[in-house]
Amino acid sequence: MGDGCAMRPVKACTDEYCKKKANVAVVLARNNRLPSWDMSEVASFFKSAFSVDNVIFGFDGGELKVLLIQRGAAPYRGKWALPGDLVYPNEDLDAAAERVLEQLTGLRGVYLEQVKTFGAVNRHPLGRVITVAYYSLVKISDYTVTPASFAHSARWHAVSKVGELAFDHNEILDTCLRRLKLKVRMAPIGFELLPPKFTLTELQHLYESILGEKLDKRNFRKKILSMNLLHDLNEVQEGVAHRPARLYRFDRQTYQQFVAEGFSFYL
Amino acid sequence: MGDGCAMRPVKACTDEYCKKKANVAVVLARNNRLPSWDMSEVASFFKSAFSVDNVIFGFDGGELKVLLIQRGAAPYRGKWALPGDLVYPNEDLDAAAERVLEQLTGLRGVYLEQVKTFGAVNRHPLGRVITVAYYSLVKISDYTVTPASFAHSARWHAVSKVGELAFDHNEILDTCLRRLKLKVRMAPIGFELLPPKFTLTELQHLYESILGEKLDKRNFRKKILSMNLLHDLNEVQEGVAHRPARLYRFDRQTYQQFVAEGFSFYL
DNA sequence: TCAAAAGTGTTCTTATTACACCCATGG
DNA sequence: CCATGGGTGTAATAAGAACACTTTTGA
Repeated sequence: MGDGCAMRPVKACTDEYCKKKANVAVVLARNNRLPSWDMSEVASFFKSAFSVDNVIFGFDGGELKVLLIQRGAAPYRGKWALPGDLVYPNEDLDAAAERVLEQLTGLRGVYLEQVKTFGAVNRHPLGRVITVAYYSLVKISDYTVTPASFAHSARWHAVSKVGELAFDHNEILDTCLRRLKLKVRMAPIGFELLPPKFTLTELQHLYESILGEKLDKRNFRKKILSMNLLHDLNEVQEGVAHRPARLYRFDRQTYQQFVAEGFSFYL
Repeated sequence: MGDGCAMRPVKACTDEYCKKKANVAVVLARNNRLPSWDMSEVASFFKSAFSVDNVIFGFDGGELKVLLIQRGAAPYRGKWALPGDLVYPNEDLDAAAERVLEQLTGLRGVYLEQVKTFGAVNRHPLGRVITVAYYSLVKISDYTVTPASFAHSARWHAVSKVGELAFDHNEILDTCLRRLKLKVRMAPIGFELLPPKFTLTELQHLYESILGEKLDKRNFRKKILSMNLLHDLNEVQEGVAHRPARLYRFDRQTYQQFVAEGFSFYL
């Protein structure tokens, strides 16, 4: 899992051998001749696969979390890894990322963004696998069980406490987190991580944990409310041992309308 | 060229057939069993390839340009396309993008950034090819001839006047241009498109043509000079039929130093 | 009555915008 | 002497940063 492990180990491939092979393919490409090659010959050029890996972010207990799986097979048996899979031959790339997410969480239609493709030759010990990294944002409250899935086990980890992962997954996680930090200020995607009803303090803590910095309470509230994107529900928290906070929801419709009028979110 | 054309057409692949194949691979991945499969069986799962496509931007005559090649082979024979190639089996992804650039322009060590991977099943008429899109920024003055390369012909096109391209290359170009628009305000990469010595007006026109909007001359100069990233060469233009402008160069060292001190470029 | 988090405005500083005229040069 | 683009400053406005106390609730 996590990464395509399906190919047998690629034989050490000298530069000359591979370049020659590749050049044959290039010539083919140029001329579009399609000679009937012996499949085992061609196969070495195509002995490669692509996978998707999905950094699934959640927010709970004031902390940003990431959903990791524990590998049940070599390589990296027992290590924590990002959920991922090979892309099916008849499957669009984005669909593969959605499938990985759904198999693991049962969730569909969540926020999903492609980030970067990792294609170092030796990133996978068993062969050439390039992987396309996505991140998605889920409401942890919506996530119930791990349905019968490919994962040996799956668990939320605080992003700040993730240890050493399989493959180049630490690098992938870092890259996705950096992207999220950028994106969360440029688009109102933070709400994807919160339940439909939330307090301003929850929202602020969400931003603080993603951006990794403290924000001024009054300035934060002033700014976010001045955008008129939050609908005050005239409800308050219940069962808290202090003054209960007002509940808001993100007004998606108004946002779409503002965008159409040229507004752009910036925090 | 541009996209990998090396594979023979993939037989129409029913959902059931492919899913089954894919699931076999997934099981393999899980268990890491490596049965000795008949290569022609495995091949259908691996009948896919990855390529890189490179949006090479240049700036000349006050306009943003993109270097396109004309396809000499089907599919899309005669159409303009982005330069690209299949990735060699022993080649890192970034290296493939650098190679494509160097084969076409002879240039090395230029600014290159990965943008997005395009992986729709039917984006390539001859088979499953996912392509990783990069853009690079070159100084057109450094670009001399098209060295013996895969391209039938290559030419700079004004970005605003690019017509219909092969494959999904219009979408790739648009995506890279959008990314460039973002990035050029967040990092001092605009200079990559200018010769080492340039005038402030040239720099302003560069930004205007990338961002697609007019900027105020005085405000632009005030802002850019206040960053202290430009070194005034105490030289002026020669051979112009008007008051000659002062020449500047971008001070890369100072920039690195400022970054280390926490400065971040923003325009 | 205490603890804990909610809620609320003002001042200061900094960045952004808008705007018009004289200058140096080559033809 | 004219056409062309080069070069310059100030005032008004808007955005961002800093900052401390009162309120409401449950225990």
